[in-house]
Amino acid sequence: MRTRFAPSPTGYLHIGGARTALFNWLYARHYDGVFILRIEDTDQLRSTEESTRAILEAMSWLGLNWDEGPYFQAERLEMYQEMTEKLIKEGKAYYCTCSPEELEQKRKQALAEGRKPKYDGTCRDRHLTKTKEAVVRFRAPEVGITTVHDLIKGDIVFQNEELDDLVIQRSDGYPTYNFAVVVDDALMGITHVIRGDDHVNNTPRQILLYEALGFPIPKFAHVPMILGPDKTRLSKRHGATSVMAYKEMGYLPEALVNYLVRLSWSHGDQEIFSLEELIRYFDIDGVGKSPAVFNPDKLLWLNQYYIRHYPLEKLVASVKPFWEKKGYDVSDTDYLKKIVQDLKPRVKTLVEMAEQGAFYFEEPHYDETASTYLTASMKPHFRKLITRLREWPDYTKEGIGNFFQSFTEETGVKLKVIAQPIRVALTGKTVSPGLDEIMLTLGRQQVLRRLERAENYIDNTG
RNA sequence: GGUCCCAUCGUCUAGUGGUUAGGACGCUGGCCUCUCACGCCGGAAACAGGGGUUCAACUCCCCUUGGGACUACCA
Repeated sequence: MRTRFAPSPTGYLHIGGARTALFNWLYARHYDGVFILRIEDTDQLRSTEESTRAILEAMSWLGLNWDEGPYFQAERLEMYQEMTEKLIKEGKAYYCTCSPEELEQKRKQALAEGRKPKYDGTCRDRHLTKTKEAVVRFRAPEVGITTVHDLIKGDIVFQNEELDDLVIQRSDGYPTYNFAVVVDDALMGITHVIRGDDHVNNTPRQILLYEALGFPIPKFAHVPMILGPDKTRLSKRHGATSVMAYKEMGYLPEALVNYLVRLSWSHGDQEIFSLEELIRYFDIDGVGKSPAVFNPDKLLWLNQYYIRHYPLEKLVASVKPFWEKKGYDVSDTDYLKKIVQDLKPRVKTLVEMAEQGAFYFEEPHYDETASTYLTASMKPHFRKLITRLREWPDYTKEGIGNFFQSFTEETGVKLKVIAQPIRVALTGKTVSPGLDEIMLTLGRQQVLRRLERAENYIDNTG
């Protein structure tokens, strides 16, 4: 069992491609097969090395490791040419010298007259020989039917007369997509072609090519598209579609994988899947036929879930770069761990974590909202708090709990009254992790220092 | 225009002839509570329409409607 993911390096790995890759990867892992990565760079104009790098990076980030490749089609030109010549020799392909302009003209005219715009066969029987401008066309059958046995959609029947003589080799000597895929998939022994269903209409042509070349036909599985909220194919105008953009926005790869796998695939009512479970459960029969709308909210929910359940060390390593970027000192890993521990149940992304954790790294700035909590009436409470806290013997989570209990009992001040002002004094914000958590993480010295700062602030503004 | 695909809550989906049509996100009421989250309990929310087939259709067939993809010397 061999599957492949074959992106063209004309941009970043996008959400749709990632899911296709994921399905291929999971299928191969499930059946203990081989997953191959092939870069389809036959379009010299649009392909870039930069894109190839970006795609490989995104694959790695998602954890989709490949067993073979990456193969590059641009390095396999002789193979395609060899196959092309074989077809010509056998009369199954021919040279065509129709110019792109002519063809475009005919296409427009056909469309205007309400006819189907297909190649009219001008060069089909001219027995031309190779010239500089010539392309090679496949001599497609004009009658009969071609059936695609799709693992997801069932049998799809095409009338061969609908298909025309497609170009298999361009004038620059490069193969076209439909030809290169067939040659590669056949030569690489791909047994299952799992791809987006935007390829269904290409499939009969490819099957014809397999037959002409004498290759066995693989199994096809056409996965429904991922759509934007407006139900059109997901694209940049719907927001972030690049996999790496999600990394930058603070998403965990496991969350994205879990989200993507559930688009058009399901396993009963289960929503959360570990990688092991995915490999165990994934199969084509769980894949649905209808397209799926990309829902950022659900991805966010999953991300939050994964943040909450991530191993602490891994989570620290994941947020660290975000704090580093903000210029904070991230050298104390133990401190980082404590911060992450405080923050992890209350954020949806790593970016949020980085932002909400800012006060752990720099002393708070008291803004206008803060000032409504740091009022003169709080001053005596702060004073007592500072004095008592300085001498409180047990500075642990439990000890801090006891501290507040005894403090409120002895002073008669309700915790509810002083909690927010303390929070604001320590963090500059009205929203933060629990008081005991931040106090413990910040440490007694820092807490006392910030309480004093708040006191001064009250003095200076009151 | 032609070819092909698709159709259960707003969204992701379960369902495979007989169910009070289930779960999840989001929304929402409540509980918990030092804020925010988390967690827990509850709620609103769907079988596109019309014909068949059948004792019985969300489930099978056909049509309509709606949506999508493809229609290149792009992939």
